[in-house]
Parts: sequence; structure tokens; C-alpha cells
Amino acid sequence: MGTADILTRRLEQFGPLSDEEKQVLDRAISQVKEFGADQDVVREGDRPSHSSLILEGFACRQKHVPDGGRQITAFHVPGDFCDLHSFLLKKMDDGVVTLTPCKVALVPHKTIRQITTDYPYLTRLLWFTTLIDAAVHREWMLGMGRLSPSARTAHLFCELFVRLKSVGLTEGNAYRFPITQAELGDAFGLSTVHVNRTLQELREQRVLTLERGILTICDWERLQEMAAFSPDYLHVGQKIERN
Amino acid sequence: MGTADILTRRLEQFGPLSDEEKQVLDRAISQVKEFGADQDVVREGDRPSHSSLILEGFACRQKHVPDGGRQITAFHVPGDFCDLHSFLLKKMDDGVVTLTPCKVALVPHKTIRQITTDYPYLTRLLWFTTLIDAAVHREWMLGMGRLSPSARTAHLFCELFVRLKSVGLTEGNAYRFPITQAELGDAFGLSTVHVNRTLQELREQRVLTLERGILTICDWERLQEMAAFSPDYLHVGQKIERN
DNA sequence: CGAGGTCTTGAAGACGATCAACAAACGTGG
DNA sequence: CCACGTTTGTTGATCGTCTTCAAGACCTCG
Repeated sequence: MGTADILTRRLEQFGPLSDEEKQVLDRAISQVKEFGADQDVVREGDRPSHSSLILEGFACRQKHVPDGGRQITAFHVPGDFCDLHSFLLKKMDDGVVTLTPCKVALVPHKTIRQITTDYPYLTRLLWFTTLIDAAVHREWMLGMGRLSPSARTAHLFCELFVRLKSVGLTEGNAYRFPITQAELGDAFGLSTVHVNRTLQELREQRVLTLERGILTICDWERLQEMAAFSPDYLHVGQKIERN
Repeated sequence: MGTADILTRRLEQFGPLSDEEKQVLDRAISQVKEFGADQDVVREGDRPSHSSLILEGFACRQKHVPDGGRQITAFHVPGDFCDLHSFLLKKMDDGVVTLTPCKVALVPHKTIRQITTDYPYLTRLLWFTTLIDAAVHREWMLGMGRLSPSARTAHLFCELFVRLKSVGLTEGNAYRFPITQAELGDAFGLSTVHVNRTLQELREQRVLTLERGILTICDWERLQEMAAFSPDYLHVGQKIERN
């Protein structure tokens, strides 16, 4: 097993893989690329010839708005195939940007195409991961449209806890959270100032602490409750049948 | 050709279909169901055994919020496979509700599974449509997070014009728009009152009229400009290669 | 013609944005 | 290891936007 280790582990969450399938995934990676923080992995409007799998670090997807601002549409953590959609969509409607230094594996679209022809089960697994992305989008829409800023913030912390735990990147009830308040604002549709005040509110309620890039959940039950969070939409541990 | 006509026409937009593939799609429909307005097609939390294709009428997808409200996450028009994602996601994270009386075709998940095994090209086309759904979600997030209410509203009118045109449901620069202001509010994350005032603003600017459920675009250029609309994300007319 | 839903209007108040200034943390090089 | 500069986080005050509540007008369909 090479660098595809994290990809096989991620997909195995959703169903067992044969040795052959694991090899196919391992060989699918053509290259591993390193990025610094705040660098473009793929730009909005690009037509990439490969998709990117995050091996290490945090990244996000974003769309620009005419006046110079941006909307962050997703956060990505190791194991995420952050632009798998470009395999079929061709032209990127959003861009991928690193939030921290990242190690990224590249998988040529040609290889993915071959997988869709020869490995229907792997295809369903890959399709499945893009459907989860869409489910996360919907949950974010709910947050932006109908939840209070504090609920929205609490919700993100819940979501990331579940997602990071599923790839082994939590320590107890804490995890690394290297996202700045300005970036949170761009994700929530709030000003940086308001994000700051919202975080203070969560701290005052003693449901979490956030110091030096480490987020610690003090009261998981109450955090979920404040966020109206249910992990169902993340589909962790759901199995796709092989046949 | 039977009721799958609209499905083949929709998918043919994205690449040619062989006679065999058309037949497969035609036979995939197990049943056609009629719904009145404001009826559940699939409920949030359901585990349906089939997916629904809208043949006639308008529908939406929605998520409930604890306090009794809802967030509409998508509008659906004829030709849309509104819950294709339930094929792999199993448990619905959102619900499908009709906005007007609808005719809906049901396609068993078992049949879709078979297609993913035997027809890789059809599979890619179907996957593609779910990726467009996700791209629309992202565009809505941009609207909710970063666009003014009037831009958001203008954007929806642009989007629906392009989508309805692609299935032949526009007449000149007008189309049927049976969505109430309360429903728009649930989609935009705005109060009904504010939606009303926003529509007045658009009318005063003479870019559109909306009377008796007919939306007429008076100034397409300016409407797009106000909305920062570019149809790219809808990928109409993009072709998927067969091999 | 009447009833229910939808649209419209006004006024009050809550909420979040913006601006500006300062504090704290971080990292980089001396 | 400390000094310094830059980025990130924090605070207060003001202003505009959107919500809420409540009432009335307008459709539309039986």
C-alpha cells in the first residue's frame, strides 16, 4: 500500500474492497503534490485533467463574488476527494484552496474513466462520496438560511468532529482547527466581527474552547443540541452493497 | 417511446444515446404517480426503494428545522431526477414536496443498480446529473451567503429560465412561475414580507413582471447583471464522452 | 358570492455589518 | 533567544437591513 492508503481506508468505510480494487486505487495516483497555505489547488473556471485527493492538511472550496469577496462552500480534510466532480463536470464552478500546508494526491481523469468502465462497485463508492458532498451542501444551506449564527457555528464544529473522527484525526474530544475567523465568516456568510462574537458566546456557554488552533468540545450533548445536529447526513459507516 | 421520453431527452442533452440505452431507460420506469399540490413525494428520513423523476409540475426539496420552519434546498422541474441520490444515500436527508400538481415517474433502485453494472456510459450520465444538483447547491450557497436579496431573487429567475428553456418550457422570455412568496422566502432564507419588497424592487427596475403565475423577463441582460449570473454551473449542453 | 390563501403595506425593533482602533499571537531573521 | 512585523483576534459605537407583528386588499375557486 502506497499513498492511496487513506483513500482505500476512506472508501472501505462504505463497503469492503477486494485486493484487486485496492491495487486499482493505489495505482490510480499519478503524483503527489505539496502545497503551502493559501495556495490554489484548482482555480474556479479551470478544466483540470485530474482530480485531487487530500492526504494531509485542510483545504476549502470557494466561489468568487464580483465585488471581490468569496463564499466558502466546503471544508476538506484528509481523505476527501475534493474535486472529484471535475471528472464529469469538466469546468470547475468552484475553486479549491489550501487553508494550511497540504499534501495532495492527483488522480488522472483518464484513470477514473477507466474505473467507471471496469469497476462498477468502485464507481458506486466514488459516486457515493460526491453525493455526501451534496448532502453537506444542503445541510449548510439549512444553516445559512434558517439557523442562528451560533447554531451554524456549533453545527460546523459537530460536523468536523464526526468527519475527522472517521479518519482518525481527533484526540479525545479535541481536534486541530486551523481555520481563521475570517475564513469562518466567508463560509457562514457573516462578518469576521460577528464570527468573533459568536465564538465568544459559545465559549461563555462552556460548550467548547478554541485555543492555539485546537478545538476542544466540553459538552458534546449540548453542542449537538444547540446546532440541531444529527450526523445522519454524513452517512459515516453506511454500507454500499457490492451486488 | 413511453413516459421516459422526457428522461431520454434530458440525458441526450449531455451525450447521444443508443437505441438500446433508450430502451433501458424507457423500461426503467415502473410506475407513474400523480400528486396534488403540496403533497410529499418522499419524506425526510424515508428510505425509498425507488427514485422519482418529475414528468409534469413543479416540486422542491426541503429540510425541516426544529422550530417548525423549513429550508428549501432546490426547485425541481420536469425532467429532473429529484431524488436520484437516494439510490446510494438510502436514507433521505431531505424531503421532496410538490409545489403544484405533479406527474412523477418511479424508477426502482434495483433497476438503477443494474444500469450501473451494465451501462457505464448511462451511469456517468446519471452521476453527472447529481453533480449538477450539487453545483446548483453551491450557487445557492453563494447567493445566501454573499448576494443581496434582490440579486438572489434575480439569480433564481435566471436559473429557472435557463433550466426551463432546456426542456422547452419557456415561451419567448416568459415562463410559468407557480411559486409563492412564502416558498421563495423558505428558499432564500428571507421573510415573506422581505421577499415581497424585493420583488417590488425588481419590478420597479423594470427587469421583469410577475403576474398570475407568469414570469416575464423584460431585460435579460440587466437581470443577469444584477444577479451576477453565468449559466456555466448548469452545464446545459455539455457533452460527456462515451468512451 | 363567500372563504381561504396570497399579496401588500406600515411601524417597531432586533440583528448583523461596518469602521476604526487596539491587543495578542505567530513566525522570521538577526 | 529576543526583536520586530504581520497576521489574527478583540472591542465599542453607529448605521442599515431584515424580521416581526398586525391589518387590510386582492385573487381565485368552489
